[in-house]
Amino acid sequence: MPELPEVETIKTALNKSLINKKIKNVNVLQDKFRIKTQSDFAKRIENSQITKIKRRAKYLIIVLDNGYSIINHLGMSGQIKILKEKPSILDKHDHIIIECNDICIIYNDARRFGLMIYEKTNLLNEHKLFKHLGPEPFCDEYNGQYLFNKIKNKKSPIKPALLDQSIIVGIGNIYASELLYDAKISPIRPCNMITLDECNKIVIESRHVLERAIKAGGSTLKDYKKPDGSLGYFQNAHKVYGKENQLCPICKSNINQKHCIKKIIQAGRSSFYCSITQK
DNA sequence: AGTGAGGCCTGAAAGC
DNA sequence: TGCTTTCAGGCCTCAC
Repeated sequence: MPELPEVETIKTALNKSLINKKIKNVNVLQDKFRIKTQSDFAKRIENSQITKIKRRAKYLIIVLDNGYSIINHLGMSGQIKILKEKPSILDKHDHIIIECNDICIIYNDARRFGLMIYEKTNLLNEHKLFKHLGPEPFCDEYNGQYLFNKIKNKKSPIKPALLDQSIIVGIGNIYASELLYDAKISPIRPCNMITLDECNKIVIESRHVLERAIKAGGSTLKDYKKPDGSLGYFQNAHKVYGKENQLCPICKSNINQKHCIKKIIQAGRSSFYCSITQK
């Protein structure tokens, strides 16, 4: 599930409930993730106080007052649950439990493609997970000229390039399809055939699609503590993603239009697009 | 150097 | 119904 908007939503939720909380007890029931959780993870963070929660790309960073930070990534199937207290019966795949005085955070991840580790806060920027990352989609550095320079010599199609976190972070497989639809650019267009003008469009639409999702995710925050403790994820109203063989919203209004949204595989990932609307 | 395939895992859905 | 196969929204490593 998690792309940037989901992580941003969780960050907001955690910022409302975790600031200044003292970590009393930590249970690591599973340490085998994309990166192994350090064996002294619990010892390192217990008895520290949470200073702030940040996000970088799709990573959640919990900054502690003892010079360390917790780095968390949700992979494909990860969840952060916010509960009042540690439940007497844990769910399947509840892997790491972090208990504070009146709040309990649980990292649940069925496929274990995510991770939860600690790192010294002053070394975060040099961490191998962060070093290669490109700019955030909402920062000034990410603009049409930047994107144009980054991709002008690439011959790969544009869609896989948008998933490359060293070019731009936070865009996942769903939003890559959606933003290219909004920009009316075909996912199969080679990068070196994309004009500066089109790069501007891609930048604008990538921000739009993420903004909409964050806003909608934020609006579900009021009930982020559902009975089962799981966070309510934003169910995006996708225009092309998962809409194979349906008409796109623009073609729908054209009575003579018979072509449908196609599903193709690019670099091993599915892409959805309308060959009429997107050039 | 840049690119695509394979692999990490489990579970839901589709296929038989 | 029940077993098997396929597929999944991320990302890293490894060949070419």
